[in-house]
Amino acid sequence: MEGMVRFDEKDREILETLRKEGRITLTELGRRLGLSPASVKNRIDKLKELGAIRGFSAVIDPSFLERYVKVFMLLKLKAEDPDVDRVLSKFAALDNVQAVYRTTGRTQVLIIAEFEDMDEMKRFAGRLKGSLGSLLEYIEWGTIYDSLKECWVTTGKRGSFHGRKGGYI
Amino acid sequence: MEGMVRFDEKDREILETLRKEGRITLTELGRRLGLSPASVKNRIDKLKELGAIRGFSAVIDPSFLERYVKVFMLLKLKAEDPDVDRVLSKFAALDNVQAVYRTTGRTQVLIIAEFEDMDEMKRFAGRLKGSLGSLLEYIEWGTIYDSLKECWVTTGKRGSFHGRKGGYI
DNA sequence: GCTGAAATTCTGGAGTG
DNA sequence: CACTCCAGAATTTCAGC
Repeated sequence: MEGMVRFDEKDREILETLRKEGRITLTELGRRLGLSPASVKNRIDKLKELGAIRGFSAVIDPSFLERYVKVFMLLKLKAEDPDVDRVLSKFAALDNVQAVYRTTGRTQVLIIAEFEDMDEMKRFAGRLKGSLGSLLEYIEWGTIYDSLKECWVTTGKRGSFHGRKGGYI
Repeated sequence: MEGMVRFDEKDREILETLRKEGRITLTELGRRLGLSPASVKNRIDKLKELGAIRGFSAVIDPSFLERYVKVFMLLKLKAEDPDVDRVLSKFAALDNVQAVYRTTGRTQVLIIAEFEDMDEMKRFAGRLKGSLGSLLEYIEWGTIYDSLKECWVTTGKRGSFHGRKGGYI
């Protein structure tokens, strides 16, 4: 064998597998790849160092955390500014925020977050507006009432969320 | 003790922790909760049965899988129909699809997916249009060029994606 | 939910190609 | 440099309470 000079098919398989089975054992992963558990561990450590693996997560039904409102928000900015990412990082750190993406297109930010109720969502949106100030033009949003797939995990129908319509804030 | 008849604060902490540290050991989790590893395991098994835990996933930088284009798509439907979920389930099963959400608001579907290049994205969108036929009005989309947080994992800046603007298809 | 013991997995170092 | 082997450590699992 020539070793893992760069990045080979086995590394790719490790990444693909860990996405779908985040808690698979090194032994089982090694069995599938034809590698020893120690080699798999070496590769995973390397993949973390390289930044290929950012972390591990469980896919949780939010209603068990008493968060009955899941929403996506699209932020339309008036202007780009270094402050935007600074503000977004602050909100990204919140426990009820699942994802914060910077995007191209009509809007510039996509946020996915969960809330106990509509009031909490409104307060969140209010703080977002307050923090971004004149940089924000509007927030388009909608509730997420079903997840066919989430974080690479195919999820059967889950308990439905409140069926309130989205709109503009 | 009466056991885990329903769902208590420790279960909630397990779910919250597993979201952020999907590969934490039962021992460490038990240490934080003041429970034995065996108890933690029992609870996690129960939480899986209940559907609170849907699965586990690693957060991967897609560029290591040679997917250099990450996008979100918002599908505006002309009408609701049982076929919609059937078609969406088919696309949700694809390896390059991260999430498929059913939503309220101006659009009815939110998809997040990764592609090797723009051509592959276009083909995907084309198949989506073909499969949904007259049920689909339009797809609004944009590229995701930075993830401040994803699947509950705060991710530093990653390699930037192609900076092509989004639009309507 | 706990305990204790057995089975499995993980980890780090030495040796090999 | 990556791999395997191997032994010790840690974790997981399963029984009984």
